[in-house]
Amino acid sequence: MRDLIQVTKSLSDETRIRIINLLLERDCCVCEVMQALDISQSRASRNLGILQDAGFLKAKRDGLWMVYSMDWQSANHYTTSLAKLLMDSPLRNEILKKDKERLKHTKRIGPGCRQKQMKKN
Amino acid sequence: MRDLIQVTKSLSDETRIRIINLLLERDCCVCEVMQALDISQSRASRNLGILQDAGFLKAKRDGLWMVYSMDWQSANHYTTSLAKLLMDSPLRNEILKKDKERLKHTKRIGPGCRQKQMKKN
DNA sequence: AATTTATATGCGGATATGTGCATATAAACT
DNA sequence: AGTTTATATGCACATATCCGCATATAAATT
Repeated sequence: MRDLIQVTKSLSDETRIRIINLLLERDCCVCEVMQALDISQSRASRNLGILQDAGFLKAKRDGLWMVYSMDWQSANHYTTSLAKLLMDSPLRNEILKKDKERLKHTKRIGPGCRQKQMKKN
Repeated sequence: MRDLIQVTKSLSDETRIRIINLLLERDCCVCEVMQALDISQSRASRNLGILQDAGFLKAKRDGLWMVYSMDWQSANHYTTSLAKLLMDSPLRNEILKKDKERLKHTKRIGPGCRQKQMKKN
């Protein structure tokens, strides 16, 4: 039951739903998530960590970058069921669509690019 | 997305998982939930309400009692998918098993019976 | 080894959540 | 109409969650 609650808790946050939405599209490093969702570095990193702990994501280092991807072999079997459910659902949400659009134009250039234009998030 | 988050939030609490577990077995009034889970009246009522708002449950008055049951025709299509997922999952949890066991011996006798033996919950 | 770059994390503060207690509401019964 | 019974809800409080800021860590580069 602990596992199940961790999974549902991890999905009960808009930022994390948006992150899953991205990673269902393709693997991302932290700075790409920052750019696509237009959020701070710590916010991206923390929420990626929460999704990883719950079993949704796995991380792999690639030089300076940490690349996160869906973990379809997760030890937690709830995550795969739920991820498939999300994947099949027609999540026709404006925010999610825009996130995916911005994802197309992100580059692995680190968090620096956004620091300057940061105001309030 | 709002709907989805409301659904996952409503499932991210142990008491509410336990309530769904009961109602997958059979319909219950508030006092039966109190007895089966050994929780206070306000706690039972409030969490039933949260699950109803999310679309998992429907309520029907029967005299003095409010009878809650799974809502398989919910407007929120996430709830039915998730409820089925929970139903199929082998939730071999001790707490959930004991809850179902106690459910067999509950009666619609109102919350009064428990008030006396209440200590800390 | 010092610097740069990308990511992780401790901390504090604002907001959200879960609960018990007391009370309100609503239906049934006298 | 008043009483009893089952459930809903306002309030206060404790705890949890989320975030930004600053800083720590770790790999690459000079």
